[in-house]
Amino acid sequence: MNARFDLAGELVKKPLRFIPRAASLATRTPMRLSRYFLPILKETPREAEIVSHRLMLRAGMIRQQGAGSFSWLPLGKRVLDKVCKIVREEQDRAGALEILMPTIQSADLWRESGRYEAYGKEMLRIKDRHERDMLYGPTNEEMVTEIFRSYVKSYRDLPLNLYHIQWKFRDEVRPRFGVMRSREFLMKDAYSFDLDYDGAKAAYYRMFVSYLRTFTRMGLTAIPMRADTGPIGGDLSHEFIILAETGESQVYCDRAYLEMPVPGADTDFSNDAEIAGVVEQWTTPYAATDEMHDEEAWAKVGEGDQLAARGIEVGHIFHFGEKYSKPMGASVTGPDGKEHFVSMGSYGIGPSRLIAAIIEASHDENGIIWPDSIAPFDAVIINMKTGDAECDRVSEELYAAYQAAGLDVLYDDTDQRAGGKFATADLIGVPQQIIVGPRGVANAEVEVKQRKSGERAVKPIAELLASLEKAA
RNA sequence: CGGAGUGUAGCGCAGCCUGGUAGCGCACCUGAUUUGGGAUCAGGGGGUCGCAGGUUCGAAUCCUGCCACUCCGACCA
Repeated sequence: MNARFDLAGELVKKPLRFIPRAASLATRTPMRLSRYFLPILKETPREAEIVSHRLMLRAGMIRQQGAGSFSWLPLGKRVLDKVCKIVREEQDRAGALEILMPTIQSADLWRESGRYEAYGKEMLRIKDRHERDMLYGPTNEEMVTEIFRSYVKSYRDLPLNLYHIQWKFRDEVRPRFGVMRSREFLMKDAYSFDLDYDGAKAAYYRMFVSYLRTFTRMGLTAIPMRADTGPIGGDLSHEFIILAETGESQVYCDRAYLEMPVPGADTDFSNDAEIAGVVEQWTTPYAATDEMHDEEAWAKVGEGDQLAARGIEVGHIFHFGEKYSKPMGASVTGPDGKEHFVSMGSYGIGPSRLIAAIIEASHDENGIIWPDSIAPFDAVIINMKTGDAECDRVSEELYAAYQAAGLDVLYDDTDQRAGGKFATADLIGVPQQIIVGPRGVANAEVEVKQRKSGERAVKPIAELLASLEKAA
């Protein structure tokens, strides 16, 4: 009866544009600690108040350069890269295409959407040498809409989702908590373009599921919670929250989320019904942040299932329809031959903030405990007695074997004392510690310690080498 | 932007009240002894005391102004 349904029917048949995913051969860079730049701090710098900030400074991951601005040192950069890699893989899997937009934008673009005036002091405004008004992008809706409208003219080219991972700047009144709330921060933002609301909703759902997968792969349980849609209205806005004692906000949810299955790598993102089913499942039990909390609905959750906790927002997805496409003239010709302003949404994940959030959720008194997938190194070989011929030989042999197995390995070949090496390994949170000492080596054994559980196991060297060979 | 606080060596701090030419621990360099959970001894290097004025014979210290950073609140990914 109305054109929209017909259009939606058309859209369902359109295949998503997936890029073929090459076997992801990560660049493995093994490292000898003696050649590395790992400025460990024994003492906690005074300015660091929360645990993730303290540990990131102590582990030599970051260097504060000013209020809310940080340099990423080698160890931190490795983690950042691993986080971004997972984000990319899951964005690509869900049909989004990576681009890269500039950090500096022209004010004129923002005048088109009306946001140049509307955006507050958080936007860093600058002038170039020609006295033109410029700004350091706090986000990229205008720019991506400009790209879209310049090229895309037909509904046949939809759906389209473009994302980039770029540094952003928001001149926060009060930056705090290290990279959790900095002024300059890395952000993955994706922008979807669809012919109509139904298409946009399907795009939103794909990102929703993509986010579930992304966070799960990082060892996190992220709970999607309804977020305020402000003047846009509707129910298509979710914040993805991970639970951590030191979380910034109070959240309420059903315990069911903790055990809810996350869709696997075989998820068919071109199957709208399948994707919608996942979203349905993940939005049914109660979950709300403080702002959206509804006591009445909360009371209906079984007492034993109520989970009130602290949470940290690590992702946010939002449907905003024609908010930018209309003022900026981003339209396509529909199957009906008429012009339609595209329906859009945006989807953000802050990798730099995410790293702090992960540490908040995963650490102990000795340091960071990295989830395997984003650990800067998979294993650290601790040579207890460098200079001892046998310890050196075994360590080198294992170092080579880990590399051959395609793992990221750090070799502590420094002449530090044992205690210092253990403390460093625990602090930087590498999942597996391979301890090579004279006692064990004499018996052709090494010790393998799991950072997370603290569990230690004596292992014959031959056995360890064999298992690595198998993995290779 | 309101409230509170801190700026002294790379890091953590003392000294300031009561002005007299800067000190402790860690880290760093040299040597020796050590070596399975952040070693010990001896020697050594490193600081225009946040910046600018002022008071004084003399200022890290007293006075004024500014800057930076942190915490709480409001705000936000």
